[in-house]
Amino acid sequence: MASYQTPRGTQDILPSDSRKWLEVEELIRSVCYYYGYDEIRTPVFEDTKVFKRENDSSDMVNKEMYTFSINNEDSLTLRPEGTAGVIRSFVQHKMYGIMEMPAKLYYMGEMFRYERPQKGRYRQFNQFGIENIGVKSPLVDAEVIALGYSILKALGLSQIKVVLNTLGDDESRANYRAKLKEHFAPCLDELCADCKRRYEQNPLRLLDCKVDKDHPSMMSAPKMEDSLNEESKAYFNEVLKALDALEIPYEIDDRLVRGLDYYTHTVFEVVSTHPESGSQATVFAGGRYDGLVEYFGGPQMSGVGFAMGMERLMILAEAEGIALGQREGIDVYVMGLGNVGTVPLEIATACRANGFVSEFNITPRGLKAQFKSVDRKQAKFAVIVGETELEQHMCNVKHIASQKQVSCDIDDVVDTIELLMKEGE
RNA sequence: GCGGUCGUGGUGAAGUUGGUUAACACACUAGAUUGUGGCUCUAGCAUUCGCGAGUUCGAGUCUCGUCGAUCGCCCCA
Repeated sequence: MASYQTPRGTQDILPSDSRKWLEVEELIRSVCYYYGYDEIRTPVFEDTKVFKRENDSSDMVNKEMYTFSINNEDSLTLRPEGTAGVIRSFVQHKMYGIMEMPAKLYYMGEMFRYERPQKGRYRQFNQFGIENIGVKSPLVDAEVIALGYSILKALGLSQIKVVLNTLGDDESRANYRAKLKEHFAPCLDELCADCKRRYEQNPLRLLDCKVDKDHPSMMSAPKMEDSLNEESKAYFNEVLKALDALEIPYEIDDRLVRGLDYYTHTVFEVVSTHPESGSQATVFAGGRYDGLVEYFGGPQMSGVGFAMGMERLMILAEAEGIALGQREGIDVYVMGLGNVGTVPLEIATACRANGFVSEFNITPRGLKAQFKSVDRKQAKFAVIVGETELEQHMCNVKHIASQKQVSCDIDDVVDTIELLMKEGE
């Protein structure tokens, strides 16, 4: 083991993997393009206040942030999520005044959370996410889910499931929260420590407790549905109708509440049903937020978005056996025998200039070893430069598939390759 | 933050109740084939078992610590 290694919860993405990442990233950007989303790039760190908002009960904000301050300047924090920075930027640059609403933005980049690492959960990880800001419509909610869903489909993922719920508007949620507290108050002592904490901080989260899920009070707990006002109910129904129209299968889970405190109305989670995804099965998740833009000092505007865990996406693609980032063979491998100086490099350079992916032999070694490189790199052509031929300014060009070899002037290598290609067809 | 499992070469891994030479396979390098590969054969390839300390005549094998990975909880993408 090397004495230096990546810090806990971080990882190097090596060339064989970075090719996979690149392919997935390109696919995502392409889907965004078709949906009319443009990229926004915000800083990796922000003023701590951007993330740490009043009344926020989530662990992410309270216990998991990398926060630092240098020279007694204002406290800064490595972004633990993407939405806050995007909304801050939206307001700072008054996007609501300079572009047509809704603003359709996407981001892709690293996030940081101080947590105990696990498969699919890292301290530095990558998220792709979108934010649709400025128009509150069930159609937009459905479209946002559709965008994420179509990325997974385009990738070839099949074992996934869309789960959604509604938290209703402020009035409905306040109403529900009160009902829940009233319901659980009598039996609070029987519930686990986490539940007691949730009771105080975020009663909605009581519902997805795994310890007490069979407690009688859970079964008889009031349903969100019954606390929704007409408007919230109608809104959610429209979202479902739109999803039906798009033929996106979904499940409604009335216990889905999500961790971030800013969500209102529609919340959703897309999870993997693949056995290998373990406890970190959520691929992307998000929801609508009504108060965020205003919180950051903008107009009263609603938004909706989601974040997708890139590492999790890669893990699932791998688990489902999707081939990603395949490297194709190169076109030309130039070998050199004896003292041939810069000639192989010159030939490779000329080939590259003519559109052939080319490499050349660098260290002196036998033909056998060089042909092994040809095989490994799956080169279509081998160019052999030897001292003897070099005296006549000549070299050999070999078409690997047909084994056909011709000799030609060093300046005619490109023409010779093109000729052999035509013959090969 | 809590609990469990694991950590041997470039890779996959064997290593019996602690016994001194760390198996096997793949990959890699060289040669047989002194300028034409993918097959075959031969040879080479971990002074060392994540790191540190301890127990012992002796530790990859036991103990403790530490770092990392992993599983579950918490949380969440």
